[in-house]
Amino acid sequence: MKRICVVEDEVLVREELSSMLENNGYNVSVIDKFDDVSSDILKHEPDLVLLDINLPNLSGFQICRDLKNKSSVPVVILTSRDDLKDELNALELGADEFMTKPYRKERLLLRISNVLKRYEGRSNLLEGPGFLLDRLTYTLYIDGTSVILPKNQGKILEVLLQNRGEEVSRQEISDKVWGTSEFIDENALQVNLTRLKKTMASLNMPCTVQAVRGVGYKIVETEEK
Amino acid sequence: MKRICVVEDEVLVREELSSMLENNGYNVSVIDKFDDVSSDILKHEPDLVLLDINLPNLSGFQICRDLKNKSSVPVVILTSRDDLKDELNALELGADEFMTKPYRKERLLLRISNVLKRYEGRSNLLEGPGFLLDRLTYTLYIDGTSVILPKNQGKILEVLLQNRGEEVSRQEISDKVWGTSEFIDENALQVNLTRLKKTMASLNMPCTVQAVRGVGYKIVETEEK
DNA sequence: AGAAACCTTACATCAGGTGTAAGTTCAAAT
DNA sequence: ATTTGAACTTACACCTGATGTAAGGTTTCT
Repeated sequence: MKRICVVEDEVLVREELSSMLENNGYNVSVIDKFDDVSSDILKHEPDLVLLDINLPNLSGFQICRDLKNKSSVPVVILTSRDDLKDELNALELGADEFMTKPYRKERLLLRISNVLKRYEGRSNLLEGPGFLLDRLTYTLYIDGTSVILPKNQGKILEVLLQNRGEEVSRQEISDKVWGTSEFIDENALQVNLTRLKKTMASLNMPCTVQAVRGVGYKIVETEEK
Repeated sequence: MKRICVVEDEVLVREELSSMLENNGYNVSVIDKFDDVSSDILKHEPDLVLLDINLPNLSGFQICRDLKNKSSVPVVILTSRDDLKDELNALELGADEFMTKPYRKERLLLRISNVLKRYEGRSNLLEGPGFLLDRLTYTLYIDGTSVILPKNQGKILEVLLQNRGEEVSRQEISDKVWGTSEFIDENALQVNLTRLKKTMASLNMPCTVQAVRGVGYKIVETEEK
């Protein structure tokens, strides 16, 4: 059963939404404290977030941005203002749907089920600069094609992506690839890194793995025409 | 550059749409004969179809259904009536967006670019009953996880999916897997079919490969709780 | 019962991913 | 400029998993 997290400060509307969703076969969790919203939401591990824009402390837009940065959960935005600017804003932030209140029950339900359908099987896709990586199979999607990375190269790319832009130490990579218990051959890692770089280059990916002397490695975007 | 196919019978609106899209970096092709619309559309190999619902001969709904049956091209529906029924109908048919006229330029453009983004890298996904198959890597998406099929099993599943529901002869499968020129060992095919069935069963897929005595094989859905 | 279509299992082979080894290049610091 | 350790490269041997082969078993129709 799919879990939907409802983020709405008006208690009445919240309960109406909850019961409607529950009646239609969803598992609902609600947010009623509004300080660290985006983390709270993710703790529930929802399959979809139904988000009101007009909230007390934080702006709904900010929450949406946070959610999309920290995860790839789909977000449906609900608002009482019918404002084009809001809508453009929301969709640019990566929101998946935008609906104005008063909402028609059927319309909302259909859009929710549509968004969920759209995300089917996409839950394990990690987003990188200009490509997607399936965390389970290490299938790499780029430029309308797809390739399967060898397991080790996939794992390295995965750990680098999870720290997008940040340096990752050899140790961390090693742990990811072979597990923390195994003996680590510095060189084995080196060889696999070289292989990953070669693969990425041959795919014309818009980023590379860059060594940071004495520290580790990081992903950097390579801009080119 | 992405190609958009505009399907709209009113010449004025059509030209307005076309020039707007072209000004925003799309390659536009228009439909102006309305007899065998869905085939005509697909001949242009569009990345997206912008479809008016109120057309002379055929209903826009029917076209949408045809398009979705024959391909996986995204469809954005445009209509002058703001009718909930229409919208529900359209979305159930698999339309990707639904917009009412008069449309706001920015809103339409944003939705189009959103839909295109959403389809990025998905162009090679074949849809089966309850799962998706990547035609290039034979990565299989089911139940929120993914698995890589061995090449031969993938190819067999692919050719079966392309003829969803229909029987496919051994010969056709063989051609797909080994190419028409190769010598065909009946048994090799048999073994690979068995392997595919085993794989599918172990994944709890909601369908199986069924032999049709003297003819070939087909995919059938297995209904179960 | 018998034959033809279809299926199963086990095994040998082969390709591609992997770690190892041995060496080369690079870049910062003296 | 020389040195030194970090970062990289290449070649090779090994191992895993996908594949084809072979031999035999089951089903289904007459």
